[in-house]
Amino acid sequence: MRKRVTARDVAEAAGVTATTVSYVLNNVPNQTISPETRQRVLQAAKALKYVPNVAARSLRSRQSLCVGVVLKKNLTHPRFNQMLQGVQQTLNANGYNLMLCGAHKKTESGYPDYLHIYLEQRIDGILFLAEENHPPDAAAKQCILENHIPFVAFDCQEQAPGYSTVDLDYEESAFTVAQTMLSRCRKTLFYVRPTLSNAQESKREAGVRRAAAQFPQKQLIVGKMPASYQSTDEADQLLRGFPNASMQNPSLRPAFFKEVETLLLPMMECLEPGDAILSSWATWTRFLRWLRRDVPLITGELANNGEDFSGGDIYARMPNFQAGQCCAQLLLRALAGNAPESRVLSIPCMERDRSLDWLFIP
Amino acid sequence: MRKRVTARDVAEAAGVTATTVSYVLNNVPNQTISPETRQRVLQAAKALKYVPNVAARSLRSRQSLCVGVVLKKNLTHPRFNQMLQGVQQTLNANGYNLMLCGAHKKTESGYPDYLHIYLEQRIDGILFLAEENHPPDAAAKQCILENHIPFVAFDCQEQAPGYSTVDLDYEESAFTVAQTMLSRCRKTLFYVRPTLSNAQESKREAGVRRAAAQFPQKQLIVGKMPASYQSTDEADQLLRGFPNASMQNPSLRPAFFKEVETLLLPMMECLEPGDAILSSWATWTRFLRWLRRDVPLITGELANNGEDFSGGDIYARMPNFQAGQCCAQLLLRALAGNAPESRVLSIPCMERDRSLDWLFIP
DNA sequence: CTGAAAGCGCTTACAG
DNA sequence: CTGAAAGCGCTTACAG
Repeated sequence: MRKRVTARDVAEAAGVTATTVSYVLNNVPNQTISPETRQRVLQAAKALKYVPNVAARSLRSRQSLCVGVVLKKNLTHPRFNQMLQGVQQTLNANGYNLMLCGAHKKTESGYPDYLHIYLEQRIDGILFLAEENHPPDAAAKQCILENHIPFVAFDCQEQAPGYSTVDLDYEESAFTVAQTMLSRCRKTLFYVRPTLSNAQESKREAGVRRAAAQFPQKQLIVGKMPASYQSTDEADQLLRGFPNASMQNPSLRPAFFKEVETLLLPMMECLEPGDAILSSWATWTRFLRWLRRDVPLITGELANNGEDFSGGDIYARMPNFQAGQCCAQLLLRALAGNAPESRVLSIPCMERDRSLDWLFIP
Repeated sequence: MRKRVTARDVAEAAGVTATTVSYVLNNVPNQTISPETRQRVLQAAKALKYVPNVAARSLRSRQSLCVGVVLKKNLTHPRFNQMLQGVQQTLNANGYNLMLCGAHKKTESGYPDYLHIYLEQRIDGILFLAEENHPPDAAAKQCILENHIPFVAFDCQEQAPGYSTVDLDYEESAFTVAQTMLSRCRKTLFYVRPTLSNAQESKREAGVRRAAAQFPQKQLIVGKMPASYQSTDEADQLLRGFPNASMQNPSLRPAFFKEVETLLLPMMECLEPGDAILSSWATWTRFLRWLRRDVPLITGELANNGEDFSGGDIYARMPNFQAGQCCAQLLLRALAGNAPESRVLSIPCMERDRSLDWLFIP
């Protein structure tokens, strides 16, 4: 193994001291270095293939040029890997590295591991992309504020939490999608939401109802997916088809679908050709459409992650990639010492690309 | 901002010295600490919420407890996010953190950034999950060997590269899938591979041909996808439906599909009911089946990532998650000082789960 | 314009 | 059983 090259070695080779090497390589402002010295240092560094030791640098400078990303959910979920892609791109372009963190409790320090890693001084800031509106808990929040940790919380729907936030405009996008569907459907819009009650689902329902209020001559029916169907990775992956081998559980399926059918089919009996089905989650579309395969219906989705082409006729496309970029930008601003900011991103309403419908063979 | 708690503070609180704190907290072997002292230190550390500074620790101990994962391709590709999931799980379970690296050239040191990050001492080892059989280049390889970098290369199909490797058994799985299809089909198996010529595609074709040799009474036809269709994220995502907003390019499609049709349809004219189509990539199945939608055909795929339920009748399921785990394990072994190892993973042959076929509405 | 010195917060022989 | 001391490789006031 080659001996590590240090700033000292570069200094010797250039006939200067380590101080000067540091000044040159870091372009320290307000330091006047003669052009010749600068050249000698740069050449020596190149010749020796000098790479500064980041541990020493962090120790002294108190920054690691690395940020942590907290993901509770599985990376195989398109929502998260699309976001991560946007985050990664933005951070790298700004000289930051990216570390993956879980959100598990650490026993040692009592803090969740993303805070532990921060307190260790391994990362300079935190991007919190958790799941379904769960902000950091009270203890974690206190730690963030006390230590002025650069922190961005995504999709947590909080008021003035003391750190930056990025949220999505669920109400408005639900309104737009529902409005479009109502304007096109015969008479009835059947909306299916999870029983699960959180801020985002409440806002969606509010948006749908606001749209329905504009069409007094039409009818809105709201159904709920049974609880066993929601919010678990397992269930989600069942329809999504993204199972790791270990997650496949075919034996669950029949009971599962039967339950949904028993619950929802009776509510769908009134649907006639030209009516519409709108579901909170894109993964439900196929199943719902299948339940009333006897009539042609318009379909819509409030949360489409671009999984495939067979989606609803109208859908709100989650701006995952852009949300990742936005989160990263706010974190960069926080790292630069700016005050917390909040952003709300809109979720664009799209129409299915019918030019590819032929791919779904009869 | 709270003042940072150091080992010194803990030492004072416990009435010992920082040395002892280090011994206790790290459970240093061959150090005899009296139980009472140990207790006092642990209590003080807990009371003060002491978290050791990882920069100082790395600087001294020369390890960061962090490894880098190199991904060239997009994280939104199921193959990579499934692998990453397996990697992450295994590494975290063993106390390592995970850093995402690109494979870009750095100008400063001249090394690709994953090596730069290693040389900075930011990571202790590297997991190289690149794309399509591209091993690290000669300069990088030399750097890896010279510095004895713990390194695992995935899917690079190299002989004795001097670091650990994990590869997939493309030949065998292609053989198995083709064999199954040949035994079931009427007379002709139409196999479509990329024109792209690399080790993995050669092995696949070899496997298919080996199977065909076992069925002298049947016929194998080999077609090639036009080059514009292959190996680019863009093209792949076109059919996959995983576009970032910026990647959608509907205007490309018509020309694209037309080209494929012109090239392949003539070769498929001989197919009759009961014959079979086998494609190297799962994303092609729909399109190929559509080209001969007039006859019922058996379909098969040599690389299915579990994208959806509408896949081929028979397919080789890429063991991405397990491959990620395997890579992580080999890296852990290398980090522990073991000699490089090589593994070849098999790609299991599966049948489509027909119990979900009803989801694809006529 | 450049260098000597201190120090970031740990760990690790070594001494007793 | 525990501590004094050195040192990992940088950066940063400060001095000249």
